This record gives sequence, structure tokens and C-alpha cells, in this order.
Amino acid sequence: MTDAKVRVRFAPSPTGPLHIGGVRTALYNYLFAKKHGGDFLLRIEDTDQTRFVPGAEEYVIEALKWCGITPDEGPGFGGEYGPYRQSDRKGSYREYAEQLIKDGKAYYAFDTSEELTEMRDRLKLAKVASPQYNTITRETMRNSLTMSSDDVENQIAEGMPYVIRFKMPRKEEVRVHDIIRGWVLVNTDTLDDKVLFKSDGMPTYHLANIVDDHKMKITHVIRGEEWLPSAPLHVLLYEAFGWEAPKFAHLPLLLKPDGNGKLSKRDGDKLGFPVFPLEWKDPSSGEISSGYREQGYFKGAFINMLAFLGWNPGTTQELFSMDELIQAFTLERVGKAGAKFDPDKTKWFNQQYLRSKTDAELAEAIKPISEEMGYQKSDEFLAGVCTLMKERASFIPEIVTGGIYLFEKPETYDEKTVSKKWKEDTPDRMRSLMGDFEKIENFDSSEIEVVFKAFLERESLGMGAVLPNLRLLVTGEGMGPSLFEIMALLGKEESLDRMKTGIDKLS
RNA sequence: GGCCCGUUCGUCUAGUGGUUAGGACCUCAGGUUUUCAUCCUGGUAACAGGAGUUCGAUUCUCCUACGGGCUACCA
Repeated sequence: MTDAKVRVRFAPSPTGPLHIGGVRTALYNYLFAKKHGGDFLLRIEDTDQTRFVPGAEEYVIEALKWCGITPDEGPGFGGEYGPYRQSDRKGSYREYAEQLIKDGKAYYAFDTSEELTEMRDRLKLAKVASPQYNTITRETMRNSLTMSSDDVENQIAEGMPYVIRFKMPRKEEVRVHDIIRGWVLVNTDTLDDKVLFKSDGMPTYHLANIVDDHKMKITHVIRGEEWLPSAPLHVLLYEAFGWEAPKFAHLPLLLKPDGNGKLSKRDGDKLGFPVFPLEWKDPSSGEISSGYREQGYFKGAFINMLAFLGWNPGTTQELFSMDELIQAFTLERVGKAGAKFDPDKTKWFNQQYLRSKTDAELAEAIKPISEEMGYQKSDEFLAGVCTLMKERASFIPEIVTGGIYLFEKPETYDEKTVSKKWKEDTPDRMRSLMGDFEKIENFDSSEIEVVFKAFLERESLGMGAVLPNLRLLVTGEGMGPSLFEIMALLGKEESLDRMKTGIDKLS
């Protein structure tokens, strides 16, 4: 298998929207696969029927597509190892579980959930360190190890519900090699007899992932650190089946920006940044969680930021396209420690991407936003807006909101500037300046500037005495981009009109 | 509680048995700019603690502390 084509999988369960930690796991899988010319597959792990959330699978697929993490195989993507939804493979798991029973490596268990809690309570009372269904306690429970084979057959024939449990061996050292962490040693005495096959006829994650990874010829399992504790079980399962295990890499977790703990759904809206790639509306509560796409993030910036949360190229380069990430990515350079999500850095990445776009590209991006706000402007005008605003925006919508005065006349005038700069004689000066502007035939920024400077010269005035007031009249603001360029963009008629209106309002 | 994983500036991180411990974000100070933003220059800021190995440990080992994960017929 070491020489086989690299095949990795991203295996989410459709229990809700994919959050950015999941996206990062998918991304690392994808980068690794592409780096080695391999396949990236999407497999839906929906063996828990009770946790199914409508729309979640569609969400995952749409999110991956938006990110540019396109599966080579998966539901809706084709592939020779399908189906790629575990519920559609339901029929294929039982035989494997029974094979294990035949080999003496698993057994039937008939205990009810009440009996299980009773057992755990009893052990807890007896101060057992870790109450679990294991090599000791299974002797006292109702299973095919303690019952006669006739009893077992009768129970099954009568339709008594049962599960199939893995018969954890006693006192064995299990060695799991992890590409990121090295060797992890665990004694089987600390492990329990995990359920492999549930009474509802579905396998648990543990069985399903081993069987499917084997059948789908997965070579590397790259998943979150939360799976590390069950990795020894998985290694044991591969041994029990006599299959070669894939290589493992357990990724560090994404942590909350403040305080501690795993990043969760709640953190995002609380701290004002999305935790999801796409907006998600909870089908039962109707609650909406914001998404990076809807917030105006560039997918490239989003991916770039995510890639750097737990990985780095070892150089000082920080801006990477997807292709560059593929080239540079190695699992060995993935860190061991969890990374706190940093909204500020995310913003910085987005700003870098925004500034690398052409005005025409940005114009296209702000068009729907401005139209939604009720402005119908030409592409040329929008590109002009972008020229002026891109240096002071981190996000696409800010180009419009930050330069709203480019779209409509000012309603109010910045009070601070008014009280500081607007004097008794200002209206007359502004009227005089208007007169000069009226004479300009070619109303472009350099011409406006020439006329403006000539005006200052003639009136013996400084920039500071006149320009802020002019800006106030034209934009209503005390600060902003080059005023001459703003006026040129607005045009002569509009600029003069704003001056006139403003003078009247402020006088 | 038990098992497992982890710990370098506030954050993301680089790094080596001997370095002025480097970069980026944030922040602060200056410069540029009519203003704001951008941009430029500079500054503050870290090896969790304790033992041990060693001529010498941030780096290797152990212990402690702290953080995290897992501990379901969930994934």
C-alpha cells in the first residue's frame, strides 16, 4: 500500500453546517492528495439516523465547492468506490461484524440501556477508576460470551435487540504511529469493548470507517485530534480483519479566540466573526448563522487563512494561492498544538486579497451590493469607486459603505469638522470657489486641483482652511480619499450642486 | 476521576545543544498624506515551573502545573 496512489477522504456527518475546523480538515486532506497526485474523496457518515439534519449534506458540498476543495469522488461527484453515503452502504457492514464474531474477536451483547447504566453506576459506587464495558465487566453482562450458544440463538431468533461489541484483548500494548505526533502507545486495559454494530442495524463510526476506508483504498487518514483516543481501536480493528492500516495524521484543534476550548458555533456570532464558510439557517429553530461567503470574504483569503492555522511553509511567505499551497504543503509542517482562531489576522488576509484585485474585478463584486442598496451605476463608475476606496477597505461591502457619499448626496455634515473649520466667511469663499470651478471645461482631478491651488494663491489661503470645508460640502465627511478625484468621479454638475446645497444648509 | 495529546511575544508561528530567540497580526511612536486609509521607519513584547543529562540547555529526559480532547447502541 505504501506505493499505492494516495487516496484520502473527508468524512463529515451531516448533523449540521460544516464549521471552519471541518473545512480546514477537508483542506489539509485536499492539499495532501493533490500534492501527491492522489484522490480526495467525500464520504458522508450518516450512520446515526437520529442526528440527521436536513440540508446539512447539501451544505457540506456547497461549502467545499465554494472553497475550491472539489472532491474527486463523492455523492454527486461520481467515483468507482461508491456509494459514498454510508446509509446507502448499510447492507455491507453486518457481514464484517459477523466475520469478527466468527473469528472470536467480537460478540453479541443483549444488555439494555438500563442495564448498562446500572452497571456503570455500580462500578462508580465501587470507586472503579473508569467504569466501562470491558474485559472484566463483560463477564457479568448478558452477551454471547456469558450465555450458552442456544440462548444466544434463541434470543436472536426471537428478535431481541442486540449489538455487536469488539472483544478488546487484555494487556496488550497498541502502537499507533501518527505522522504529526510520532508513536502513541496505549494499553488495551484502558480501552473498552466498543459497540461496532448497533441494534438498529447500522454500524457505528468505528466499524464503518474501517470497512469503508479499506474498501475505498484510503491510504492516509487525516482527521481531527478528537479521534486520537479511538485510533488504537481502529488499529486493532485493521489487525482483526487482517488488513493493512492506512497512515494516520491527527490534526490539532481550532480553539476559541478568547479563553479556552474548542471553537464552537456560538463563538462566532458572539465575537462578531463567522464560524461557518456559508450562511446557515437552522431548519428547526430558523436561527441564522453568518458565513464567510456572505460576509464578503474572498474564498482565497479564507482558504489562505485557514491553511495557516496549524501549518506554515517554513518561509516568510504568507500569501498563497491554492496551487501554491498544494506545492508547499506537507503534513510534517503541521503543528501539534491547537491554534486559536484570530479574527484580526483573518481580516488582514482579506485586505491583502482585496488589494490585489483589479478595479474591474472589484467593481463586479460591489455591483450586486450597490444594486441591492438601490443604486444603479455604470461599471465604469463602480470601478472609479473601487479605485478610490480599495486602499481603505478590508472587505468588499466596505467599499460601498465606506464611500456611500459617492452614491448619494450627503444628508448630514460631520459635526466635528463643521465646528472646527466652518467659519463666518466660509460661505462666501466657497461661492467664490464654485465660480472658479464652473469655468473648468475638462473636469478631471488634475484640472480641479490646478484651479483649486490658483484659488488658494489668489485668496492667500492655506489648504487647511479651505479643503476640509470643500470636502464637507461634497461628501459630508471630514476625511476620505483625494477630494479632487472624488469630484472628478462625481462630475462637474453633481459636484457643484453639492457645493451649492451644502453652502445653503450650513449658512 | 481515568486515558491520550499539547505548552516559544496578547495571537499565528520560525528556530537551534552555544542565536542580539526571527517573521506576521495586534499595539505603540515617528515620517509621508489637506484629512482618513495606504505606505515607510522604529519600539514594546515570548522559550509555563522545577529537577536531571551536559562544559553549556528554549532545544534531550523526568516530574509538576496549566490547557485541550476522549471517556454513548454520536460522529
